[in-house]
Amino acid sequence: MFLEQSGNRIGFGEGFKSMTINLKQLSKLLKLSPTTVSRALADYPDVSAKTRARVKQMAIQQGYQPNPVARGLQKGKTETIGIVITPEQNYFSDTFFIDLLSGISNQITRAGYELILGVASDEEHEMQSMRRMVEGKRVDGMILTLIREQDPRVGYLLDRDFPFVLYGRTRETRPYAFVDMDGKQAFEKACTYLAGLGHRRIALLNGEPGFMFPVGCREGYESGLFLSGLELDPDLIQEWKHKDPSQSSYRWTLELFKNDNPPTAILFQTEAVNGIFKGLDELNLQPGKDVALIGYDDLEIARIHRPSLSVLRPQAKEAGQRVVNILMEVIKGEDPGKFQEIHQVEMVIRETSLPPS
Amino acid sequence: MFLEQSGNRIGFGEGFKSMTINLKQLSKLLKLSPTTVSRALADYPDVSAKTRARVKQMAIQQGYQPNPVARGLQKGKTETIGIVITPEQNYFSDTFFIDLLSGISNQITRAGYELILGVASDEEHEMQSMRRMVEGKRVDGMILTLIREQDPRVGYLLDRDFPFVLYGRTRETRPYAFVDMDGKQAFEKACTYLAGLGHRRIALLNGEPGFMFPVGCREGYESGLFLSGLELDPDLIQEWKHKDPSQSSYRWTLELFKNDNPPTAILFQTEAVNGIFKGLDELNLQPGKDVALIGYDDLEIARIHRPSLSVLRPQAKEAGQRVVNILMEVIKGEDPGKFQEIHQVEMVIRETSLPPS
DNA sequence: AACTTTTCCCAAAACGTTTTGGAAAAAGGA
DNA sequence: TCCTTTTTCCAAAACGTTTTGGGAAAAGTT
Repeated sequence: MFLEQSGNRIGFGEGFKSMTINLKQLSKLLKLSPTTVSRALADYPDVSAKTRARVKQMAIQQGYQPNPVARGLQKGKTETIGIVITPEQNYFSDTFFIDLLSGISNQITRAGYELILGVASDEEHEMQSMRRMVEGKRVDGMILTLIREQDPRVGYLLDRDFPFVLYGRTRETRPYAFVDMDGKQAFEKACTYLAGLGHRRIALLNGEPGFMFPVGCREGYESGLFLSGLELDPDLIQEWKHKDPSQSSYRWTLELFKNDNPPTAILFQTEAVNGIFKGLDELNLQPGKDVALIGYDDLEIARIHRPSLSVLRPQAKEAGQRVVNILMEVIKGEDPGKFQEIHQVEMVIRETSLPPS
Repeated sequence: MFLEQSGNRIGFGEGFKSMTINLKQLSKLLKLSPTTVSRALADYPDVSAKTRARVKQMAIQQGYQPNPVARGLQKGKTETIGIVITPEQNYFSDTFFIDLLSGISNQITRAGYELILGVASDEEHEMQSMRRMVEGKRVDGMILTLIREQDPRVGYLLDRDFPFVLYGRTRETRPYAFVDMDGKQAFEKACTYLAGLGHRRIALLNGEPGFMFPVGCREGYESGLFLSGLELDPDLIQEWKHKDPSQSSYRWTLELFKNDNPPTAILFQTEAVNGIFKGLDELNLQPGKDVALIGYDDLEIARIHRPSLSVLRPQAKEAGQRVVNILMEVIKGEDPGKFQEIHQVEMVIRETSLPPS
């Protein structure tokens, strides 16, 4: 510990400590001023090609890397962006989220930025963690996920004109940047597909109310029913809880088939699939055969299960990359309102989407 | 954008921008020097109780927060620690890992630090991402997970005397700090438990070779067999692949029961359970009834499945907290060799660990 | 030769803190 | 009263960059 970086130690304890060189030492080595070295490395035109080359070569040779803290202080930027996740709200442990995070991280690295991660246990800590990052000036921008219909985070960031991008949408009149999946179109597509196969009773197990995503899912579901000339039956709609997707979906599945006129197909978010499988199993109903199933999100279980699960597959990695690219623009000062993207979701037909028997 | 923080704007665009106050402005308000204000806030004894109180009150009233970048520059610390995850290496999407991350994040927040997250796609990017953080001086310490038997990251960090803590262990003679789960003890316990029930043919589906964790699991398994007077049969041992736990475990399960003398129990990491279930199902064997099962890690599927899965349950959250606490000590300059913790793993008996039929 | 322009470099200031090394004022001791 | 000690404060330096605002030398123009 106590890595002494006084700079006078060069060639002294050779190889003893990590010995990173700084700008002043580098410039001394080159017999140039720090100014010139700095500007050479930043490709300013006012340093001759010859010295620029010399500087760059020496910088590489010496393994010089500008100290991001010092640069950050001067530039008023941290080259860091923040994200807060809420694992208790499930959905997050999914491969879907990992893909999103991968896309985000890759792109951030490419931009030379770093990603600060906050892990919050609930809504309150979510806000708290975000405020810490923003007010502590630790990040240049924020990425928000798992958006609620009324999301105080959005208002907070808009109020202080802090750069951010949503993965998802919220109810807010002021313009802001977002990348969202077209859940409406996806569920509409799935619904009309099932109706096209001859299903007349299609149930929807939707995400937890309060969040924005289920709103679109429901719209798509209703629109799909309408387009197919089917009637909406409130008894066929239910929400599961984020804290416990399997348990709540399990109970509902049992409930569902007590209906005089039970469904022949179910639409849902794949996270809830274990509970549905369990419920159907208990009722001696075979997934895919007795009940058609289409889940949103292509989790591993969907591929591995026999019969394999038909799914709606959002391209999470690409979305993550877009989120970062947009955030970079917003940080640069672009108008956030210009960046509002809704991504299409593809449907993957596997074995659980047959016509009714 | 372009948050002007010149400080002359106080009371000008009132409420227009985020308007965070800095030390100089605060000291002007108090008619004190920045030195005194800084020292008052840091509870130095050379500032009188009266002014200290006055300073603190004003700081709160004005919402003053020291700029961590500037402080970092001065102190030579970033108050940030780094972690790199590798989602392709599965295991990571598990609730287990989320728990670990929660524990880490909570504790880091409590210490007033931030967590920088790198997402790497493979071993090489893992190293690269870590070097970026370390050589870029963005972090004060590193947390390493998913440790390999020969792990170049450990040598790298030891060589430059950079503070780090492993979640896991590796083969390295120099002393270093780690928190590890006692996989050996866990598998030994599970193995002797099954043997105690009367099982004589116990199979082991182990993690991918090259990583350190499976080594302990195997040792525990072998030791458990030995303690129970059972013989080791190499045909009953196999490894699954991180990239595709379900597929490889599925294939192995089918293979396993082609044996003349098939096992009556299987030990494995819970991540691989889907493949095992699928294989058993195909063979018309009932989990728990025809074959006893004990998995390592208490994932959701273990609780939700019928029959519910007996498991070994590591306390990931607690481990995460310990990792951070230890890292803080190491950063302070404590000898890393002092911190080598091996945590016990509890066994949760559910429905898949009955005597052989 | 005397100007003007262009090329190339640098000293100093700034970013917002903390630390260092006093110094003035107050209190205590003779 | 004079000296010593303690209390309380602060100016200046430092952390490692980038930016500002030139300035000297070289090249071009008349």
